[in-house]
Amino acid sequence: MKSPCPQHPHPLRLIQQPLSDLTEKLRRGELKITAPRQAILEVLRRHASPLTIKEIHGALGKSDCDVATIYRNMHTLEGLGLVRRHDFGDGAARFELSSDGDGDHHHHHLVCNQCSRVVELDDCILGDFEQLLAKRHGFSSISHRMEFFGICPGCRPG
Amino acid sequence: MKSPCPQHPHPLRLIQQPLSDLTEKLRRGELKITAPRQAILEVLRRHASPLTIKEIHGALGKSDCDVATIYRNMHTLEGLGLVRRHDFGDGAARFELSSDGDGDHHHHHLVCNQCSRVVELDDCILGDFEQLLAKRHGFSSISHRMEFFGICPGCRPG
DNA sequence: CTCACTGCAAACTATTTGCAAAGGA
DNA sequence: TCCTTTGCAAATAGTTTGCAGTGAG
Repeated sequence: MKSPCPQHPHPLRLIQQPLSDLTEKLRRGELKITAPRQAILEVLRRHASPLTIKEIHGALGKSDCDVATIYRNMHTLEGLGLVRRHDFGDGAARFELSSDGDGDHHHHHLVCNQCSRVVELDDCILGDFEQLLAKRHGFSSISHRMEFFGICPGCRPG
Repeated sequence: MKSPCPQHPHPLRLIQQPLSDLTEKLRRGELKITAPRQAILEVLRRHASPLTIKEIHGALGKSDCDVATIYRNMHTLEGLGLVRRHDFGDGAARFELSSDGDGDHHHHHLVCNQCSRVVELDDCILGDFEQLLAKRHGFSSISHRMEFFGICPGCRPG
């Protein structure tokens, strides 16, 4: 329903692709180090939890860069594996720097429904379960999307 | 970021509430059985996997009911626990009839990235993990959102 | 000098909402 | 009759895109 753009396919699809296009471009030096790009990465580097486009834009000098540029760069950076996209279900995508160039060391979050505080959860326990699903249903290249929600200690009534 | 409407709060919040308002209204007979409402439920009853608003609207007589009405009813029905909302990450919410009035017997999906075929997964294995999170991070009322993606046997190359 | 990148504005999509009319109970 | 619900149209919000100008390599 989103992203009919051939250069920026649906996020779910992106994960599947071997990133061939973009990493190759990066290698060939066809990707440029621009001011907005550096600024965006700097903002992400300064924050522990995922940020929305709006938050990133706010954290920049407001004049430093247009939102459209941020959107385009998030697609690019996500494709390069430098950034991960998360969905907290409130309609705004959130982005976070990948810990490393580590290909598969993703993690999930525990979000407070009241104050939106975010706890970064270390590792993911779903690897084995994905294997099981693959075997049981004949699917390959299985990935998942998962986040947790609740009321944090600070917001708990009583 | 969404739903500032007091009567139709953010989906994530809805899950938390004891549904007090709506179930009470239902009990008091303050909710009415209307044609659009019945038609929508009938459509959902006929389908095994979650449908988008657009799909529901298409499955109706197109003239049977306005999209706005479907949106409003999905909020209401979700609040009543008759319908569950799912998010496949493509920007369109999907809705499915709850198996029963069973309060907590939710389930997840395995979606083909190619053909969008959906496999309904039986049960959820995250109960214990939520307990662990609650204990470890002091959160209460923990819930989660989770879906799986991959390439189904029919779409696998080779 | 070239081609990737950006800003700006317009377009799109999903979703929400105000209001007056319609219809269950 | 009364109050919920609906249709319609307009408003939001997040995101995408076309195009002409800018800038990195």
